[in-house]
Amino acid sequence: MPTDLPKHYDPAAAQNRWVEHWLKHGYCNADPAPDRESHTIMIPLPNVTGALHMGHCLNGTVQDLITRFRRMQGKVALWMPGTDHAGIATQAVVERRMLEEEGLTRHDIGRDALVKRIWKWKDEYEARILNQLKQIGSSCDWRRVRFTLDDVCSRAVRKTFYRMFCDGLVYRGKRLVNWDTYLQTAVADDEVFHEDVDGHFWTMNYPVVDANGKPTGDRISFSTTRPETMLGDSAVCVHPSDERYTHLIGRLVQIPVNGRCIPVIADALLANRELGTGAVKVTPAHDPNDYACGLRNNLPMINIMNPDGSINDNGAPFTGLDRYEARKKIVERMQELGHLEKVEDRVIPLMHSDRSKTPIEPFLSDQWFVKMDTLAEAAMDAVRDGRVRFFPQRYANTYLDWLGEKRDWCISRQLWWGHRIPVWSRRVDSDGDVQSSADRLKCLAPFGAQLLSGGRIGLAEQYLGRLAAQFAPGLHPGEELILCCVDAGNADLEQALAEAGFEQDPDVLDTWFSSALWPHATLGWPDLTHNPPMAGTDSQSSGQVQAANTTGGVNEVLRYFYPGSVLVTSRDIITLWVARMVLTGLYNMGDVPFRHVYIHPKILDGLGQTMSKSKGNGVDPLELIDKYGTDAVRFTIASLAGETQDVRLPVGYECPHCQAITGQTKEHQEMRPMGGATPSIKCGKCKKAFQFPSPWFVPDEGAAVARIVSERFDYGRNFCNKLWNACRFAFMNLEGYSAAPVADSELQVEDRWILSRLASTAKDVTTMLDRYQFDQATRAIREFTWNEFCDWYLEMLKPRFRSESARGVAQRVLVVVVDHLLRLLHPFAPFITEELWHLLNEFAPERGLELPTVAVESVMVAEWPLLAARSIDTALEHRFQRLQETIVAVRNVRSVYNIAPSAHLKLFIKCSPEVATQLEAVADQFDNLSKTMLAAAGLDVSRPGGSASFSLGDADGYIPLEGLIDRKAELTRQLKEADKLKGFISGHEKKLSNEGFLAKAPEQVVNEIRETLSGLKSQLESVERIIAELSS
RNA sequence: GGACGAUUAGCUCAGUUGGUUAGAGCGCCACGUUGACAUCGUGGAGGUCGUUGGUUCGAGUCCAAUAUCGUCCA
Repeated sequence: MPTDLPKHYDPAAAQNRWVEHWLKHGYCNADPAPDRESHTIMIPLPNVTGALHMGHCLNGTVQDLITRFRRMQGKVALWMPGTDHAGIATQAVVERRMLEEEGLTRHDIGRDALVKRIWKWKDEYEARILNQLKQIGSSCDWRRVRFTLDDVCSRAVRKTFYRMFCDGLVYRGKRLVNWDTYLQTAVADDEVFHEDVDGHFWTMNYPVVDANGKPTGDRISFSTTRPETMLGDSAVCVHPSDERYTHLIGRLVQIPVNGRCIPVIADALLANRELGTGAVKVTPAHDPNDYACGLRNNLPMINIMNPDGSINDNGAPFTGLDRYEARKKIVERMQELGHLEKVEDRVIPLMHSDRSKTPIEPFLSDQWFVKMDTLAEAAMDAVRDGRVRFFPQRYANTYLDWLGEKRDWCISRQLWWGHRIPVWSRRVDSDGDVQSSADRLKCLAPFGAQLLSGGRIGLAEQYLGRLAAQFAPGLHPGEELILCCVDAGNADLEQALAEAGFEQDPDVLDTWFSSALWPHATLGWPDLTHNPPMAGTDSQSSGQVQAANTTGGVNEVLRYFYPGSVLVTSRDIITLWVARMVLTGLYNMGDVPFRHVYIHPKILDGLGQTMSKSKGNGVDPLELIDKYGTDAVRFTIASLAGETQDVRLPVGYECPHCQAITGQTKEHQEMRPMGGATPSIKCGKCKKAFQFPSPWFVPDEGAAVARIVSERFDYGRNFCNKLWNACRFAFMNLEGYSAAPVADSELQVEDRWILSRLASTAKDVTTMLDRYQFDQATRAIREFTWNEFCDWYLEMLKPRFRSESARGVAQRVLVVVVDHLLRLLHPFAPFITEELWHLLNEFAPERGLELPTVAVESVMVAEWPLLAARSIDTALEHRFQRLQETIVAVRNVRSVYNIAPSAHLKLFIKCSPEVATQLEAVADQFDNLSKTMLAAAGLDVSRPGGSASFSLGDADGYIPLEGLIDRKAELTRQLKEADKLKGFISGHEKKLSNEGFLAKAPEQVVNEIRETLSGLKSQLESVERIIAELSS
């Protein structure tokens, strides 16, 4: 007897035990098994910038749930883990910390040293992230952990770039970026913030000139906050329908400070006739809106700025001045020339770099691009023809709309952390002289370069597939570049290029370029002849790699696990990531990377903001796991994963002194160490201070630290506890259990009922999981466990366990139900089910109703329950429901009349002989479940005086309560019941008297209404009879 | 500006193809500690489904407009 089982489930012990156990037995490992179906999930690689938060926890929970479900269904289920180097984000974090702690910039320590520091950071956070994943129960194949910068992924990146280069899909071009003049790098859109600054709003004018540059006397006025950009103006723009300017469209104006002439153009998208003068100057190289206008109207893009923010040669005569100095000088000059009309003070919203806190300059620079037209079209087709399906389906729109724009993908970043662009270039003079084209190839002579038609470059045969070269326009007019792309593993060629005066591009690739390859790169592509290397099982260090298990010269892993089954992610990276994976999958593999894309909700904090690493509102799942247990967190999270709503997750700090809870506020989220002091919060109840966990800092050693709590997880914790105790009860009653077949005739009504309900539940849960409806699946299984198994079945078993003769069958059925329940619940709550499974294996190693068999060692590898449909008996369920209703009615009477639970009651039921027989068969249960003796049932039963009464559809119940009931109160109760019934009846009658309804509604619906109505009527009759008796 | 989503009980959310009396958890009220579980049990009180109009025999569910909030894209 397991009397030592604690009354409460203790999650911590189980979690440690089973993570180890699963790893030891390799249950999470997935290797190709050609006779079995594969199921592949690639983790949406978390980036190594910081620790995981609850958003990742939801993401991971869902993936693990699916993986465990499919594994139990008998598939070889691979869940591939790994992390992302996250170029700018990680470099920024490391640089910021270095500056804060040591006052050093990356230029102080140099490229190699910085990259080394970032690797160190990566190692630390990768370990932390993988540990977090393990703690939430993730059944990843940990031998296959990948990192986007590791050797395997790097080879895939290099190969893809090389292929695209050869196919003419990558090219160099200009692009307006957010330029940080202080750090001299481009920053991504999410690395900038807006801040209002005091500035000025100048109104100026340009003189209109004729074709010879002579002023016509006309002027055109405009306003600007950045007058210095006029050095790079290439047009003045008005609205096409603005009659004030119609006569000027197509004419020229002259920029007074440099004498350049530019056209007046009409562009409805840029000019706003209501705003200011209605005319605007257009500086395509220094403003995003102007840039778009420049593209639309084919305007020259004049870059007037050096990377450090000073004016370059194009800005003569202001060359060399800082942009703010130039602004002053230009305003002065315009005033001297009589073109300044007025100056206003104005607050200007200005973009700042998050990293240097200095203003951003829009800056036109050279970048690498991937041509999107054909690639995007192929990726769109994959979704349009259903090779890739979105769940919920509406997200296909996001995907198709974005790809439909076919905007070329800028893949270069001015960073040091990432995959360095494998292109070596050399500047060659270009004078447009065709004669010298061949001369310009002289530097490539060692490679046997020759000029082919169309300006292409041919190389000696031995370089085929290793080296490719092409011409590209240079940075300045009159310059040309030769670009050489080298595939991986050709260090000798790189060396030779360097010797020939070529330099490798300093930029790195966009992080998304490598993550786009994740689904096939992780499986070893482009190596088609070896399985990808695996890390040693006892070491996760990226350095230690086992020899690849070669299998007859074929990469079986790639062939078996690609394409994947489902991608699980949140909607904000459908464009950045999902679309690109499909695109590269089709390009490299000729097949989609996954069949399904399941988009789950996002986790929001208590204020409704999405959880993110940069906001400081991220909650570490381990905090909540510490308080509630992994299974509770998983179960709750899964119950919240619906199709439409995001998940709001307000959290609080549990005071370490008095356990009072302080709700988290924005202030708490933003608190950072000030002057060396770690932030703390004062408890509102006990007034003592405590520290708290935060992504920004580590609490002091030995300090009193609050726990993060969120009452939403009570749901899962309580459920786990309920399950624990239900099984505890089962184990306590398994004394003397022996496995043996159970004949149908031996089954009691409640046995057949619970088996029927179990079969339905298993079927429903399977369907819901197939459809990625995790909230519904969670509800279905909770409902079954709590409201059917615990509330009714276990209660009904109790008397049978007291009976020597009835015990055996009860035990055998109970064991089967628990067995199935644990299996159904395992994907949702892996630890508690594994714990209970092992206990069940102790008490009842052999189980089954038909042919008992020995259960498998771990529930994780048990078969997913598939109950025969014949177990589902709706007629029986219906009868059972009447029993339940009767018992509830009795309990209701007891409660209404405040009768002690221990007081025994008598029950008389007026009903048909059939119903009477059925009720008499379960008479014991009236006593068991409502302390009531079924005194009589049948047609001839009449209401004893002084009874409380109730009326069901096909039975009326009377409970004699002489002296206990207040006749008046009972009358009131029955009158109220009658009113309710009358309301329902009139509603139904109204419906049936409506000719339209009778004529147009389906017959079945009409019949249902008729049946219900007659039931309601007979119920009302009963109630009215009772009322009559009470009033007489 | 465009796309998508949300608005249902005090709170957080379900509600499948329109069809009987709109559900759950938490919270609330009353009673309860009979050996699975007080992280519990029993019973109960709470909503006319953002607003307006329409389609229909019938609308929380479909359509249109509108308000508020949110996300993504520009």
